[in-house]
Amino acid sequence: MRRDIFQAIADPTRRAIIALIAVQALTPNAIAEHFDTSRQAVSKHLRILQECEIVKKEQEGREIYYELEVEKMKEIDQWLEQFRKIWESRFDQLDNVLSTLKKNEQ
Amino acid sequence: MRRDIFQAIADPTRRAIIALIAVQALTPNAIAEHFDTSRQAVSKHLRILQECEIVKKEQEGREIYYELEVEKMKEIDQWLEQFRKIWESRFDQLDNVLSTLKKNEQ
DNA sequence: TGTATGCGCAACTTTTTGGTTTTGCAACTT
DNA sequence: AAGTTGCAAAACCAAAAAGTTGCGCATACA
Repeated sequence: MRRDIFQAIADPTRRAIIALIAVQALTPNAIAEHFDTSRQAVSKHLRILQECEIVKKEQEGREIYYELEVEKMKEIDQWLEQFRKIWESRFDQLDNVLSTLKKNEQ
Repeated sequence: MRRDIFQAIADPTRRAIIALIAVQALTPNAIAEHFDTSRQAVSKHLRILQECEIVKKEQEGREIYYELEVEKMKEIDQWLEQFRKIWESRFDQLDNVLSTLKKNEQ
């Protein structure tokens, strides 16, 4: 049972849930209403999201609001960092090629 | 069979493969040597990565080099954009709180 | 206190994965 | 031409994921 953020965002329904509660905290029922799935299915996704610590619950009477831990999303950003360097350096290389071409024109 | 980039990066072995070939294109055998898996297993992952268009093959004699399509990684970056806005605005809000506190000190 | 609501949890089913083994083809090597 | 190497594809398997159904426990409300 691998439970990391990449596993969490692999499922399209989960990505939709994340995007939904990013705006405001919602209850499982409220979330389920936005999709074509049952409350239980949403609940299961929420449990996974909690295990990954992307989502946090907040009991309010008999209702439970689920809130996004936006900070956690930065982990994906950090992983992307290594590739960002590559695509920027490729851009630089292209830049170099262009300036070399320009130099030769002169 | 959902075959998108998020599905592609969900598996830790696939993430490792991506990071590996990001540096330089490699053959399935060369990739497999870096892990504790068989060439066939790597081949299967490569097929998935190809279907997601994160990876591109390049035949060279009887060897096939797999190369990363760095550009494709930007799709993740784009998806993150919506959350980046949120975490930046939260930071701004904190900033506002701080400056309000500062103002009251004066 | 009885009933409705909002949930989580556990059991079960179906589909999807990740992996292995086998087979076979193409391309180098001798 | 025969053997070796590099690979994909298919068949198969165990494990996990995604969803459903059913149940039980709080909280709210009449």
